[in-house]
Amino acid sequence: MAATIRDVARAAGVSVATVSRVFNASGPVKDETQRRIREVALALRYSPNGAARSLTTNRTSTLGVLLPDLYGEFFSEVIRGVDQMAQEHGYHILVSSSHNVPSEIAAALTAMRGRVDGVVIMSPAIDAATLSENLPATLPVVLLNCAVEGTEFDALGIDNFGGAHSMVRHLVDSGRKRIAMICGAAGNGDAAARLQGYRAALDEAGIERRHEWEMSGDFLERSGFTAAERLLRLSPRPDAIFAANDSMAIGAMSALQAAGCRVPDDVAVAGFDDIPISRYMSPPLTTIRIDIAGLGGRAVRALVRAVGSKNAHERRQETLPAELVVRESCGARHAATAGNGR
Amino acid sequence: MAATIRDVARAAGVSVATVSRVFNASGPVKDETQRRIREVALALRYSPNGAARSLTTNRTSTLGVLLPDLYGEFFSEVIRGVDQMAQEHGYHILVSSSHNVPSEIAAALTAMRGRVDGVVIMSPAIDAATLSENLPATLPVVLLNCAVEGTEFDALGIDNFGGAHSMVRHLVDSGRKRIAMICGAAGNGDAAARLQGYRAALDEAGIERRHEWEMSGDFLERSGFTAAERLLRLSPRPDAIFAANDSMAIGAMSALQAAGCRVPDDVAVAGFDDIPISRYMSPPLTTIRIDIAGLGGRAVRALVRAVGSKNAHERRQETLPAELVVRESCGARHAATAGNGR
DNA sequence: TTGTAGGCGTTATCAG
DNA sequence: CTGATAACGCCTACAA
Repeated sequence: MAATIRDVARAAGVSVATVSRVFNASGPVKDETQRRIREVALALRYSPNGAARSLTTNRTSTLGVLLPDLYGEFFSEVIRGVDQMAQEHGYHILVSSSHNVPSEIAAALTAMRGRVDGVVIMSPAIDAATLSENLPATLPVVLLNCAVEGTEFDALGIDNFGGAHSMVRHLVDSGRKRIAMICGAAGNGDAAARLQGYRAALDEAGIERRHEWEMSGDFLERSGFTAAERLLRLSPRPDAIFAANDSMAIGAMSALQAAGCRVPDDVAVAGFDDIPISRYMSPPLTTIRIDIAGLGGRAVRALVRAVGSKNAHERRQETLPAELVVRESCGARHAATAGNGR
Repeated sequence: MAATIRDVARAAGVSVATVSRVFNASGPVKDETQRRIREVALALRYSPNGAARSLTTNRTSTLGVLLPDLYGEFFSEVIRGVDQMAQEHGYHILVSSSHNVPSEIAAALTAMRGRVDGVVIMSPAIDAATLSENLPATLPVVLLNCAVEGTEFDALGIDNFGGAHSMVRHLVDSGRKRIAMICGAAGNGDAAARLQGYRAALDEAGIERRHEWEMSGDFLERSGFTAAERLLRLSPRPDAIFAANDSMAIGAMSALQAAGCRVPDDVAVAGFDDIPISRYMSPPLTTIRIDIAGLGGRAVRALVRAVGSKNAHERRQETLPAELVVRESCGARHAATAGNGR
């Protein structure tokens, strides 16, 4: 089959040790010898076997990424940020998705043993106990948006409560009185925190809250669409809809427009995440910006640190800011038009 | 460090062979013994080391995916399709992006040696020669949307020419006379084929072609935005804009609306790809549907086949259909409203 | 049903 | 500067 280091050594008339030195710059090799080895290697199409290499070095140069899903721009951005930062640090990434239940995560985790130097885990539905039980001992981990408490792990999160709170406050300040919310997936920590922020802001403003204005959703466009359809039939009808993410907000806008309802004149719409497409909607979507790719990047940076310190570092928990981005969909004065830089 | 098979064997009072049998169901083991081994393994948090395993079995259960970029919904969908199909076949995926020049691809390819059982390569800028020169001998490969001719490799592509052709024909049939195009990235095979389709359709219809109506672009929203701004200043002004992908079409629509230009009344807009967001635009975007996730899935299926047959199979080239999807952005009669199933 | 031992392709340690 | 050679963790005949 494919050439091994021994084949190269033999063909070049040297020992495997010398070949290894050439490929790793791990020791002095005479120029002439080096040249000959490289030549032979090229001719034989030799390249070192990663598995064998990581067996001896105990390093894989690979980071695992566990995601609940791969659908939509949110995850796409996370991966982009992860990949970019990983590349900067000389790592590859092993992606694994569809992990919504603890058992699947555990399985994926054990499957990654020996294939990755560390893992970024993003899972709405997992607790610290299950996690540390199923973690292949000593595998560095960084949690992303996991509703895990305690300081056992490095963890990065988003200021969901604060973001939702400031959005609702903005809607109130714009004169909206009947503010509905389309919630995120049940059991999802982000979703729960955003809902809390919504409620808190309304209570603080002394604005009426109605149970039927809290629609369920699942973070997908479709659910935003159907939720908005239902909200339109309510009486009194909401004059603002705050969706727990942009995808659902987009679905909602689509439903409103299909029903001949003007946005923002009749109903304001707001989202959360600021996915790239949001600025291109018509009207452009008011939302909460979180630096999604940056989130992925920071996770990798933390992971690289953990890997480097052999896990003997103090754990760090960080919450990333969520910033209000006012565009036209909520009726505020025309802001900068779409097409501006990211 | 982490427990090895030997630790488990010792603790359970058996040989490593027996432990191995339990974890691979590769031989008979007495129930009682099996139970004990599993118990010990759990207590020790043991799970087999992937690197060591693939060293002996010569299998990694991992497929590599080489992409030029990770930005936007197109790649997100490709990865989703790849991941899903890979999972169905029991494979993990190793993602590597930012490969626009041959040398980078070669580097990524050699880095994957011993870490993957096969690779899906999607790269606009690579030819068969460079490829086979740099391929670690005997590594199964499937090409995705590569402008590579010949039958040396398994390859999947999209009917770019046909798709563009039918779109332009549709615009012509709808009464448009001055049809502009925003092109895709220079040097990209898909982009070139779509441009050819555009030109051919116009020529066939006997409609005027103007050099200044062929704007350059790079597949990103922003370039669609700026291209549209320029087109608006032309005289005579185009009454239709066909963008080489949806992202640019969306950017273009945004520019038109910002300029107070009505879509589709004043200018029709059409895209290519049918990314998920297209149906939610306002107006919903007329485009060419290609099953992006399906494309990724088929690539994996082909790759799995190649891996299974140890590369001793006949190479297959396949072109996936590109189907016209009429929505409102081109002025055709109101089609089904957004929110319908994918 | 279980154990022994060789080997997978590299790297790393010691001698020369 | 270069060469032997022992790990690395696991699988897999082959024996028992």
